[in-house]
Order: sequence, then C-alpha cells, then structure tokens
Amino acid sequence: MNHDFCIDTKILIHLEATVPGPSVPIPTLRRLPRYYQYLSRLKNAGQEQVSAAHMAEVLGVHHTQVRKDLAITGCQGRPKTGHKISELLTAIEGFLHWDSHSDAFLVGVGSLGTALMKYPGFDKAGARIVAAFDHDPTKAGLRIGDTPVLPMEKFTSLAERMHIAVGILTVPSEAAQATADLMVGSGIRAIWNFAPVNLDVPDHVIVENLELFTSLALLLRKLSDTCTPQPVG
Amino acid sequence: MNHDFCIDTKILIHLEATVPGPSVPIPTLRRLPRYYQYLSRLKNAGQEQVSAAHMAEVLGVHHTQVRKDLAITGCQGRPKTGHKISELLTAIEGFLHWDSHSDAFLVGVGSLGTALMKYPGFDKAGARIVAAFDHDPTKAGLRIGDTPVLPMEKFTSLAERMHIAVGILTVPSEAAQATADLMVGSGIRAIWNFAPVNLDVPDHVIVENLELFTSLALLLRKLSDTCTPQPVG
DNA sequence: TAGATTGTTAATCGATTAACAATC
DNA sequence: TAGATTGTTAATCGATTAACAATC
Repeated sequence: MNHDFCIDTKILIHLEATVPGPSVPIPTLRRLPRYYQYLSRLKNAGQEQVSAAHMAEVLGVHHTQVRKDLAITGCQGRPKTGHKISELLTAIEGFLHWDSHSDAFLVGVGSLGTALMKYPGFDKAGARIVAAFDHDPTKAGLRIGDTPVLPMEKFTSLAERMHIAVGILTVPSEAAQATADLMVGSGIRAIWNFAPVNLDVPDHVIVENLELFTSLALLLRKLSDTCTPQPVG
Repeated sequence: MNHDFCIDTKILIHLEATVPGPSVPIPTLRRLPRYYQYLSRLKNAGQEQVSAAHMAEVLGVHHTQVRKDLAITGCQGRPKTGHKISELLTAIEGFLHWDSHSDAFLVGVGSLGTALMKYPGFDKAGARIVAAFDHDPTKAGLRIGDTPVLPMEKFTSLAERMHIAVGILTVPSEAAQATADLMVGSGIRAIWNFAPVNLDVPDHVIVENLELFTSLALLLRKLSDTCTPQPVG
C-alpha cells in the first residue's frame, strides 16, 4: 500500500484507528500521557522540534516504540528534522479526547474526594467535576474549589437530566458497591473507582480502578528485589 | 521433576521465586492485590474454601491465570476442595511484604498528601508514613491523623538517621524534581510519585508513578470507544 | 550527495490461553 | 470409583525490539 499524498495517509490512519473496534494497545494508551507531559515541558522551554530517539532516551522507552505510539495518534514527522512539538501535542490531545470535556459527578466528599476536586489541571485531562455528593447531609451546600456539594437525594434526577456519563467514586469501601449501583441506576456509563474493591456492574458499564495499594505494592516489591540480591545461587 | 512430599515442593517453589532476580510478571503483581481484596471479603463472609475457577469467574480473569498467579506466591490447593482462603491470604501477604512495614516520609502536605495520610488501611499494605514535610513553614507542628508534620530542614538528617527507604512525593509538579533530588540526596531508594512529571533520578533509585491522568485517560477512551460504535464499515 | 531521521515489515520475547495429566 | 479441581506443559496471541527501506 502506497499513498502519494500526505493527506491521504492521514485520513487512512484515522479510519484504521476508528474502524475495527478498540484495538489500541493499552500500553500505548498508558504511555501517551507521559509523552504529552514531557512534550509540553519542552514546549514551555521554547523548543519546537523533537526526535523520537530523543524522547525514547529521556523517557526510557525503545525508540521504535515511541514511533509506533506516535503513529497511532495519526501524526507524522519529517526525516532529518523530526516532529513538530506543537503538532504532537494537538495530536495526542485529540486522540485522548483531551480537547473536549466529559462532565462527571463525584460521590464521597472525604479527604480523597476533596483532593480530587482541588487537583489542578483536571479539566485539561478531558473531565470536569460539575457536582459532588455525600451521604453526610451536613456537607450539602459546601463548595469545594469551584464544585458545589449536593445532597445524595438529588443524584439520580440531576444525573439523568444532565446526561452525566462519568461517575467518580471516592466513598469508603463499605459503601462502594451501593454507590456504584446508584450510579448505574442513574444512567452513568463509566465509573472511576478509587475504593479498593471489586465493583460488580452490568457489562455495558465501564469501571476503571485507580489502585493505590497496587501501585504501592509494585514499589515495595521492586525495592525489596534490589535490596535482597538473591540469597541462593 | 516430581516431588513426593508437599513440603519439598513448597520449598522449591520458594527458592525458584527468589533465586533468578525479579522475573515475577508485572501483570501478576498487579492482580495479586485484587485477589487479596476479594479473598478477605469472602473470609469476612465466613467462607473458608475457594476454587480458582470461582475467583476467575468473579474477577474476570482466566482460571489458568489465577492458578499460575497463586502458584507464584508459593501456596498450594487441594484437588476437589480448592484452596483454604486463610492460607491464600497469608501467602499473598508474605509475597507482597504486607506482613511487615517500610517506614516512609511524605513531602507535600496539600490536599492530596493529607488524603494519603488519612487513608485507611495503609499500614496493612506494607508501608507506614512516619513523618510528613512541607515547604510551608506554618504547617510544621501540625499533626494529621497520627502523623506529625515537620519543617523541610529536618528532612535529610532525620531520613538518614532513621534509614528511611521510601519517599512519598505529593508536591505540585513545579517542585517535584527538586523534591526528588532532596529525597535521593537523603538516601531514599524508592519514590512513590504522585506528580504528573517524569522524574530524573539515578539508576539505583526506584520510581513508581501513580498516574491519575493516565487512569482517567483510559476511562474516557474506553467510554468513547463504546459510545461511537465505529462510524465506517 | 551523505547523513539523519522517519515509518514499516520481520523476528523475538513474554504473557495469556488451551490442553491435559495428576490427585484427592 | 467417578468427578471435581489442581498444577503443568504446549500453543497462541500480542507487544516489544530489530532490521531495513524511504525520504527530506
């Protein structure tokens, strides 16, 4: 397959990315935000071009890997000069849908929920927390950052009226499943779950678990692997 | 290879797990905490035995996978009856070093750092935050949960004196690299990094990034994949 | 042109899944 | 014993890495 014009290739790549289902490798999806972060730092430093080899070197990824990942986002570089940083940034933004927002409801205004509401740069990552809810009625009426805290009773009607697709779950583990059920019953189609609990939801609902303890376990494991350099030969 | 006695096999498995370096598949390491969480829920519900097939079913993992993962932790089940839940729990605890604690220092007592200090069940996951630090001197002297907040100046001397190996980094992105440098200079060998920044550290230092935005990106991506069911055929 | 860099096709590696023998 | 379940060995699948042709 050979294409004479740059624009043709671009369109084809785009079609191939959207046609046959998901099929974007998860590892690629995980690396893209890291590329984005590094590229925007380079841009802030005034740099305009970058080579895949350079990114690979700094980020500790194989250079072929970087090229493949970038190709998936649909952008192209030029031999000898490399990639335009601003083009890469917009390509990644578009690919990750960071150029638009999904409205989200958060349930569980404890310290973790509060931290998320105050977390900077959230809206740049494609989501916006438009309202928060808590089982404790005394929290209703609060305003954390820009986000109002509402009583639980309003959750379903508001979620339906506003067609909320994303729920952020920061309640204690004991309440996690009940909260997930409420979200599902209110039409929410994707749950970002911070409770260390395996949620039981219908097939059509997406759950993404943010597993703090898993991440910590990986860290401690790596640490003990390097400390204890293999007792037996 | 065939072993007549149960105890022989156990010892061999243990040796094989510790001899030839890391070599524990990362995906396995990621799944173990999920197994653990589900198993402890079963135990609380009074159940004593479980089959790999059942765990596989509930957790959405292939049953062979579950068996391999459990085998890595060094525990054995019995045909017909399955595994003793309590044995599995202690095996996973031991394997992930959740039966002992690593002392950790936290830097950055913002809302996220505070949330971590208040997070329940932390010590059960193998780490204990023994002190927190912040660049804002007015925060020194506070006590959050059980953890004292100390002035930055004390970081290095205390870390060295207490042989602290783990640093938790919850400062804003701008301060992340400088904080990492401080940690490395104070003898810390593993950094749990919550800032969305690629830290530059010496080879012997382990960095585990907890990437909030990556997790969110995966969620939003999956969501849009299911919503827009392939425009072109 | 020569050299650097891209993007693609082929080879390798590792994790997952399938098939099956062992055993209570 | 028959059946259920384990644990292991072989086959498949997908991601990473290597090799190389294309091009500015």
